[in-house]
Amino acid sequence: MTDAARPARSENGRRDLMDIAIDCFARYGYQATSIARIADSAGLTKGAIYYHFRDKEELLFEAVANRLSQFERSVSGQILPIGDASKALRDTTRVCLDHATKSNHRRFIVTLMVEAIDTNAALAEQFRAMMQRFRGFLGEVIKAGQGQGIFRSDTDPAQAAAVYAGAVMGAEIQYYQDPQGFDLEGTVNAFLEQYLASLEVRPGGGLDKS
Amino acid sequence: MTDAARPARSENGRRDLMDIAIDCFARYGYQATSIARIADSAGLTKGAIYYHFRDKEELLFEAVANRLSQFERSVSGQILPIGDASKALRDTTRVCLDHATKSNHRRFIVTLMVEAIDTNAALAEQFRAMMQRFRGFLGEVIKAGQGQGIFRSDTDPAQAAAVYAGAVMGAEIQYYQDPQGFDLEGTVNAFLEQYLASLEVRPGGGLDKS
Amino acid sequence: MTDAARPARSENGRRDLMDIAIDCFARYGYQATSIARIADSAGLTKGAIYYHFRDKEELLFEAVANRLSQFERSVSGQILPIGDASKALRDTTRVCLDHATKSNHRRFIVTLMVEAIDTNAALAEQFRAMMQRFRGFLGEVIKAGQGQGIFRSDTDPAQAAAVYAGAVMGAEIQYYQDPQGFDLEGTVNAFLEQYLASLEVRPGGGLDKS
Amino acid sequence: MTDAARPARSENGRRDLMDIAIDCFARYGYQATSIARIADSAGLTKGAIYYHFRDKEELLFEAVANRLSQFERSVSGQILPIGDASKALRDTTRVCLDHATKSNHRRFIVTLMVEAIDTNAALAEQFRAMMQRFRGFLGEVIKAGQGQGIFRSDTDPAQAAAVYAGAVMGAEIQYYQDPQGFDLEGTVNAFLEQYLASLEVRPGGGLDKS
DNA sequence: CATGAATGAGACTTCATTCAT
DNA sequence: CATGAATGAAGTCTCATTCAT
Repeated sequence: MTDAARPARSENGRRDLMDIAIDCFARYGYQATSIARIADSAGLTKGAIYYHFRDKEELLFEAVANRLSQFERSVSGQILPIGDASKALRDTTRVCLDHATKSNHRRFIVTLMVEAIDTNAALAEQFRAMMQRFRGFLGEVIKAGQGQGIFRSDTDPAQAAAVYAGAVMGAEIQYYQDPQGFDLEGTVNAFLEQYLASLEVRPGGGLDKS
Repeated sequence: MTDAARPARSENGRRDLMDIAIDCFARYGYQATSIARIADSAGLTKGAIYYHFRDKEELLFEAVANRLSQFERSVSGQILPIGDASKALRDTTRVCLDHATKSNHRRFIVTLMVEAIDTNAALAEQFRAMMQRFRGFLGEVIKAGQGQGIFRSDTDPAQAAAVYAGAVMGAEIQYYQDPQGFDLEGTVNAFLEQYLASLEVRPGGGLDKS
Repeated sequence: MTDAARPARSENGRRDLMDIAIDCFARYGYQATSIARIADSAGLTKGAIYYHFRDKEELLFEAVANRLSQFERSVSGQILPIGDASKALRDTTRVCLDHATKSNHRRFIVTLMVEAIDTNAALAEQFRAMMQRFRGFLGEVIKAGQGQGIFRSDTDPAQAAAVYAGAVMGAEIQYYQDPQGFDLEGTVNAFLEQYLASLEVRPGGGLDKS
Repeated sequence: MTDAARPARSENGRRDLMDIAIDCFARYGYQATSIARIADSAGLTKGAIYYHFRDKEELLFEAVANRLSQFERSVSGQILPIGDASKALRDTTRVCLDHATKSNHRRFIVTLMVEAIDTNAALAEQFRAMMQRFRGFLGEVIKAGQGQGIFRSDTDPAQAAAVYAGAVMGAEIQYYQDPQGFDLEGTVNAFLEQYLASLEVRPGGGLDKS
């Protein structure tokens, strides 16, 4: 116990700093967040930050990695035991909506992800991998639904995953662009219903493909 | 003659500058594009830019406005006469795919749009308006389809427009992020079929609502 | 005249800055001279320096190049029309001694030259070329003396040039290291007499080699 | 036993640190050698260095003192018993050439010595003393030669020592600056012959003075 | 003895912007 | 119209040094 706590304690400074940094980045944007600002928020001096991170870019990278793994833990923690595939997709959607509306971290991550495409190769790679994991997770859910017989088997799970990921992210961006005027929840839910309807075995006419 | 040519030249200088500026902004992002870089690219000095534009923000704003109106003209020119609503959506999709894959313009616009969210209010407003116009156009198409009796009338056109815009943009972003690994065309087409199926009056059972 | 003056005028800021910078470097050393100090000495702001020079290293490099060419002009200007080769060597020695004792620029240059060997490749190359030119010049003087029949012809001019250059520089360094305790003039003159004696056709015993 | 071993270990730590430090100083120069770099090279942390040395300057000073005394022991061990003064000078020259070409130690010492002139008074003093000892040694050799009647007695031994020390060091520096292009051995030997000729009682005509 | 964490001062550099010519 | 020169504020980063544990 004491033994196990030591290494955790030693990494705490770094952890805390990453959390504080992500907060600042999310509030003011990456460029507009100076090291001095982060240091102030942490109650430290600039030098302390450079003790823990090589430069501002490493701080960003690590902070994003940290936040991303929190996201993913939070998603998979709430959903993983897939009972009903439809429900899993609904739950996933709910979690995404929560994240998108209840803190600005997700907004920062999503906008940063787009900016990074042309701007920061290492970060872009990190986001690419994250999106692949997310689509992979969705694909598994859909495959599970097909196994359970509740989703049509003539759907390509990978493609369906890409459609879902894109629709949710695209809705989010419209929302971040116009939080007042854009109805995120309505849009995402409308998509979800249409999406599930297209996945599910048709109730009326009978059998899918075969 | 000489006198009449002057203002034209002047306007040309301004216009050239905007074109060059937008290229730089698109290539390097807004923050990473310094006035010096634009001046270099234009073969002028920084002072010359300040003759044409009050400050960097005005240059960016005007340059984006200029490029956006070019872009929208080019898009609407290819789609406008709506005969069949379904076909109009298919055409729109095709144009979006073309722009996304065959040149960098659209990618630049999307990237800049997202970056602007956090860094430049006036610019963000401009992009917000553009997205509204796009959704407005889609809404009109859907309404037309409802008027033609080929789309279900219990669909909210505005919400459906938002779903479509988001799904296409979200797919694009996944593609920009991973041009090699992501199947943009397959994803967008899969979405489109599912989307049209959910919009169209059901072929089998008959009436809308059920 | 007016025409010729223009480009000179435009380069004046740069020239002045280089002169001021060399002064500062010579007084405080390169590392201990901050850009702020140079800017202050010049009555400008730091930014102005970065308008003229990419970075501190370029400023050093250019300033050294500038100072070096002044040195060389001053040496060759005072000596070039080689009448008597012995006198040319005596004059060269006098000029070196003057430079070494009457300003700290030469001291800075010589010490910097040694430091640069392990530290700054571009600068080292510049110094290498300068020393080659200096030895080349000495070699020419010696050849001239051989042509005039006053120097023995069995001496390798290049090697003799290297001996001279080293002896003078080595004496200088001992002087810079201990300006109070080291008799630069006596040492260099003692060397010079012995050096000339070894170069000159022996007065007594008669013929050199042949 | 355990008690007695402690201080030894402590002294070893100090000594190891000095060796490592001198290597770093030699390789990168004084200014470019940070405490962090030394600590890394030693596999310790910065704090450990401050346990052994009050500050960076003390570390440098002690390290140089340590290395210098090693070096001087090694040199004087190879030369000391002066039989023939001429031979002693030839031996000294050979040892200098060996050290200059077969290891980096001497080069490092010369480089550091010059850097210290402008950057570190205490260190400069130490090097000043070393050069004085070296000239003192040479002076003794020359005086011995005068006593033996093989060197002219109208030569000032101190001045002759300064000439020798300078010529050898100056040749070395030209060699360090251009190891490929500069013929160190030829230059030093050419100097040595001319130097001995000027010191030795003239073989032909007989008496010193003339 | 040694470490890990932190400080604080100061360095270099960038950049939007201004203005006389 | 355009340039060259300059400003000034702000930002990133380095490094010798300290200290509790």
